Formats: sequence, C-alpha cells, structure tokens
Amino acid sequence: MVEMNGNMLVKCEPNNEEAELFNSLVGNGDDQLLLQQQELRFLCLYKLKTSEETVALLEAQQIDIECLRKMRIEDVDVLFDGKPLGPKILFREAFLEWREEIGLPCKSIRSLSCRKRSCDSYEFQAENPPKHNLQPSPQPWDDFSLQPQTVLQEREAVAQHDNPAISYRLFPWPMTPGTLKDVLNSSAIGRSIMAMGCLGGLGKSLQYQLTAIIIDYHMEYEAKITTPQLENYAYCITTLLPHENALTYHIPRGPNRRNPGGSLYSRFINQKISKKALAIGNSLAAT
DNA sequence: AGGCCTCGTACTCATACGTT
DNA sequence: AACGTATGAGTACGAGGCCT
Repeated sequence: MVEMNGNMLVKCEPNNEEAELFNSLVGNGDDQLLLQQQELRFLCLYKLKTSEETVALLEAQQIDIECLRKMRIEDVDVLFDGKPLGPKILFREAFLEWREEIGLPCKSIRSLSCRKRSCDSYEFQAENPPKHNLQPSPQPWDDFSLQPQTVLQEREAVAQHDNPAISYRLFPWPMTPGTLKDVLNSSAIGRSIMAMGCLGGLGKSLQYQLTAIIIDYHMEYEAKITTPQLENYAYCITTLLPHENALTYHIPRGPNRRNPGGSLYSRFINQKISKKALAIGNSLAAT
C-alpha cells in the first residue's frame, strides 16, 4: 500500500495478521454478526461521534443499525437508564439528526399511538426512502442500507455471479458515500474493499480496484470528468473508508501542477485512451 | 535464479479549446 | 489575455510471464 504523507510516499504491505483478520471477517457464515458490529461501531464513532462507552452500551443491548433505524426516543431513555446525562444528551442529538438525515425521523410511542397504523408508515418509509436529489449534495451516510427493495433485488441479480460487466446505471447519480457503499456491496471485490477498509488502510491492489470501480461507474454516466467530480469521489472514499488518504485518489491542481493527479484521474485518462484504442482497433478490424 | 520483454498504472508536460 | 479544463504524448516504474 502506498500512502501520501505530506510529500513523502510511505510504502507498507498488508501483513499476515491483517489478512487473517480479513479472512476471519469475510470467511464464514458467523461473520455476518461481526460485520454488523463493525458497521455499528463505524456509524457510532465516525458519524454520531459517540464515545466507546456508548458503543459498548448499544452492543450490550444487542442493538445493531437495523435497531437504530427503528429505535424510538423512549428507547434512548431506557438505554441510558442510570447513566450520566451528558453522553445521553450527545447521543440523542446526534441520533435524531442522523434519523432526519436518512429520512426516518424519530417517533415516540405516544405520537405513533395517536394515528392509525394501517401499514406502519415509518416501516414503509424505510423501504421507500426519499428519492435522490439529482443535484450533487454529498451527504455522508444518506441512503445507507435504504435502497428500494426492487432495486436492491435487481442489483443483487446482476451482482449474483459477480459479473464484471455490472451496469452501474442501476445506481443513483451523482455518487454519494451511500451510493458508493451500494456499488461496492454489489460485487465480491467491493465487499472485500469494504471489509478491509473497516480494519485499516486498503492495500495497493484494492486501491486500484476501488479506483477502477469508481471510474467504471463514472464512465457509464459521463465521458468527461471535472475537478468537483474528482473531489466528490475522493470525499466519498474517505467518508466511507476513513483510513484512506484522499490524496491517493485525487490531487488537485496547484501552482506546480497543471493537471489533477491521483489514481482516479490517471485511471480515467488511461481508460479513455484504452477505449479509444479499442474503438480504433475495432473499426480497423471491421474494414 | 536471473535477464528480458510486455503490459498496466501513475505521472508530467504540452497543447487546444472554451470561458471570463 | 488569463485562466480553467480536456486531451494526447511521453516517461518511469513495477508486476508477471517467458526463456535461458
């Protein structure tokens, strides 16, 4: 793996311990629970900015992300029963904000009992999240795990055989951290990237794979790439995989750099060249 | 095992073009 | 004219395959 540390390149390869840990995470059926715990920790520590104690509290109550999505405000009181008020206030505020952000505003039992529960509208909402805004509005964690069932099934069908020719047009545009997560979850290599990214920095080969996936996604929508788009991709990567260095993926122009740098731009340029060469080759073969 | 070659990737430089 | 952006050409480097 190569990381940018100021102007210095630091090279380090994933060690055996990391590989074993990775295998232990993605290897067998029991690992679903581990991955869920990783996801919960990731959400709590990086998004909700809660303390380790709060994470431990949630784990002790066997609360996972699915539970957090369904949690009611009274449950927060129960969770922190007998605990100091400070962490409770911080968690509650961050939790309410997150629920608003993902389109599942927190309800109380009382408010729910005040209206008819013909089809449990907020469960319904969970399966029918608000439509994506087409304008770039990168919201970390927006739409995490909240894709319409049909679309998810469609993607799963495409991804089932880990077909390298996944149609990224099934995913929303432009990319957000949530979209990136869905894109990665649609392939085996993407899931490996997610799993490794939870543990630490990605290896060099996984960084290449991640870059390739994102550029393939981009090129299904647009033939050109702009600086804001490159910045957004770097933002999505570092939001979803906080151990990654944005400069690995996108180096902006500067006084001493006329063009953008980083693996994203390079991959994009080389893909364009490859595709053009292929097109020329095909046209020559056709004549 | 070591040398050579090919290929893919990352990067820089130069240039053309559009916008302000 | 100055600046930003897109593109092409060229170079360096490393990985992998092949041959001796």
